[in-house]
Amino acid sequence: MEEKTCIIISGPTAVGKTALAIELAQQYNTQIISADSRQCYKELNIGVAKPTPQQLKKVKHYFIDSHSIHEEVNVKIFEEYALDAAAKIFTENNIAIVVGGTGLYLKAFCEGLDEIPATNPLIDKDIHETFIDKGFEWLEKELQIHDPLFFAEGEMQNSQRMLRALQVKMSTGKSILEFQTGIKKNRPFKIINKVLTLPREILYQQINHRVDLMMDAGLLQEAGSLYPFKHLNALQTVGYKELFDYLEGKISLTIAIENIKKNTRHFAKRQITWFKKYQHYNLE
RNA sequence: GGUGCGGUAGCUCAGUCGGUAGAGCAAAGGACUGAAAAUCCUUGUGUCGGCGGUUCGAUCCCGCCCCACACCA
Repeated sequence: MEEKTCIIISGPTAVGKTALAIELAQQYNTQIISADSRQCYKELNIGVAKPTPQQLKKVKHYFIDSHSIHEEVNVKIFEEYALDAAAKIFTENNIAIVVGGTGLYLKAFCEGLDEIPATNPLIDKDIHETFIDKGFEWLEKELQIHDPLFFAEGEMQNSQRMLRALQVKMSTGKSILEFQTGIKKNRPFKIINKVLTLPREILYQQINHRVDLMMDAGLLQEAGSLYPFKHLNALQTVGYKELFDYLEGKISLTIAIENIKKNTRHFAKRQITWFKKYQHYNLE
């Protein structure tokens, strides 16, 4: 029997991953697992550059429209979902295509995450609310008192990581750093990594153009209908949060569109940094 | 034409009681194990509009000129 292989296509947003993945999937007569933290939500369409219904018809996609913005989605959930999907694909194929721009999700899929016991949701909520109320200095002090290891070695300027650290400590009694071994898991399949790139200038042009197309396609209406859910994590998303600012009268529509372009460029840059350690394929 | 207020980093501006200047944004680089399209870190030399004058020394004071805006004619 031939070796099972995942072909992973990554790269910054708007580089052209979707089209290539579909082409490859058709060529190998197989299916696609999306590794995108936003395209999995069925309520989000235009702003997350989801494959079109026609594209989705051509090839079966996992982790597209698979969740609701009201559900919890995170790396762990993705890792389990994607491994399960890969196993399904491998019952009939030797090749599976994985495509996406969420670096952490791809890392979890390829190398796995350390086992960290689930935290108590009540404790999580309490910590989060106290942080909102009392602020950064409180969080710093809590970690100093309860998790001196993280206080000494963790990212003590990053409130998001600090919150997670405190939540783990208060739920499990151990520092999150004690769980993080960094040991890579072996997957029962081979991995081929393809990182797509374009010269910065061309990529930025494509981003700007795509935002204009999204607006033409009705992104403002989509954002408007999702406005009641703006507080959800799923809507902390470029393309929506800027339009929420417009809908609240904070900025003009012109500025909102400029901000979407700018924030998408920032996002792309972070992705480029993440994928720099992997091998690249220039699409030019 | 007159008066007023400006001309300082790609942009918006601060500042130097005279010793060649610094914030925010942009841009670039980076980190990143349950929020990751999130979150966080690092990076600031620019004829301080032009030409003269005063001064040991001018971006800062003085004069003239150019440009922008506002008001008056």
